[in-house]
Amino acid sequence: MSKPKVIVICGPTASGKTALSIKLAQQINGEIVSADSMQIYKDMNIGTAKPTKEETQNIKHYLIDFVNPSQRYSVAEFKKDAEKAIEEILSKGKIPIIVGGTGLYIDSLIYGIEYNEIKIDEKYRQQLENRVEKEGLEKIYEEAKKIDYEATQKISPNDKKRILRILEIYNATGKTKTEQEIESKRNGIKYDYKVFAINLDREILYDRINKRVDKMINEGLIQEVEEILKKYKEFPTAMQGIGYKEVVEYLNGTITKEEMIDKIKQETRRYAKRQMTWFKKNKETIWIKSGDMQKILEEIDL
RNA sequence: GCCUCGAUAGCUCAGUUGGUAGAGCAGGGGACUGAAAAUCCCCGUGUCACUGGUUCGAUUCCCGUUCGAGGCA
Repeated sequence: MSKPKVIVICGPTASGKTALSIKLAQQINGEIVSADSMQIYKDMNIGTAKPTKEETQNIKHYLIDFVNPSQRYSVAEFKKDAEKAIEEILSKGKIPIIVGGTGLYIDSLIYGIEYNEIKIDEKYRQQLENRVEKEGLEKIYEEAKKIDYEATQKISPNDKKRILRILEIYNATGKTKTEQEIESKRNGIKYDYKVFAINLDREILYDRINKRVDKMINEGLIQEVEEILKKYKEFPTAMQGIGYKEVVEYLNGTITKEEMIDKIKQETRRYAKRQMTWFKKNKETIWIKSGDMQKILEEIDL
C-alpha cells in the first residue's frame, strides 16, 4: 500500500501561505495543519498574522491557538500533535495540508524524526546557565567536546544554546546528541510528503513585510501586547516573537514608536531571510510563485 | 553678487602629515534535531563630485567648475 499524500506549503513570512493554503484546501477537500511556532499561542493574533475566522472560510485549522503564552512548547510536542492531526484528517477522507514557516517543525515531519520521551530539566538547565555565568562558556564547550565531539564540530563555540543542549541530552538520557540523532531516524517516514516552498523577489517580499507591519500596528498590536502582559505572568518563549518583544521595549520606554516600527520591520526581514536559507536545504522542495495554486495541483496529481 | 564650510560605500560619517581608504547602520551569504519568530558564524572596490595644475605619484596640495549648507549684502 502506498503512503498517504500530505502536502506541505512553506515560505517566508508574508509570502502568502495562508491565502494560498485556504484556496487549495477548498479546491481539493483538505484541512490545514499549521507549522508555526508562534501561531500556536492563544491571545497572540495580530502579531502572528493568524488567519481570522473569516479568512479560514470554514476550513479547519489544526495547531493554532491552543497553547497559553505562559507555557513551553517544542518540536517534540509539535511532531506528536501534528501527526495526530494528520491522522484525524486522513480518517475523514480529507487531504492534510501542512502550512507554516517554522522550518524546524516542518523538518520533524518530512524527515520523520522521532523524539523520545524526555522532559526538559529546567533545574539542570539553570545550573548550566549559572556555570556559564561563573566559569565562562569556553569551559562548558570543552566539556561538551569530551562528551560528543562530533556534535560540537557542527556548531560554533559561541552558540550557547546548542552547547548546553549537548550537555542536557547527555544528562537526561546518558546518550550523546549524535547517538540520539541516529536513533531519531530509525523509523522512516510515514507519509508521502510533497513539499512546496513559496519564492518571491526580495524587493517584493520586503515591501509586503513593511506593509504587513504597518497594518499590524494599525490593527492594534500594541494593545494586544498590553493585554497579554496583563493576563499572563511568564513568557518562556511567547515573547520571543518578532513584534512582541519590540512592543514590550516600547512600552518600557526604551525605544520610541518609530524605532519600534523600524525594528520590527528589520527583524522580520532578517527572519524571512533565515527562513529562505532553511527551505533551500531540502532538495525535494518544489519552488512555486506566490499564489500559484495551479502548479501545486499539477504536481500532486491526485 | 560676495564670503565661509562641505562633497569619500545604499545612508551617516571617519581617514589618508601626498603612496588609490574604513567604521556604524542598511544589505548579502551560511550553520542549526527537543527555546527555532530562538541561537550562532562569515562578508566592505568605492569613478574618494568634475576639470586642469604641481609632483615620480593626487582622493589628499593649488586653480577653476558644478551642487549643497550657512553668513553678509
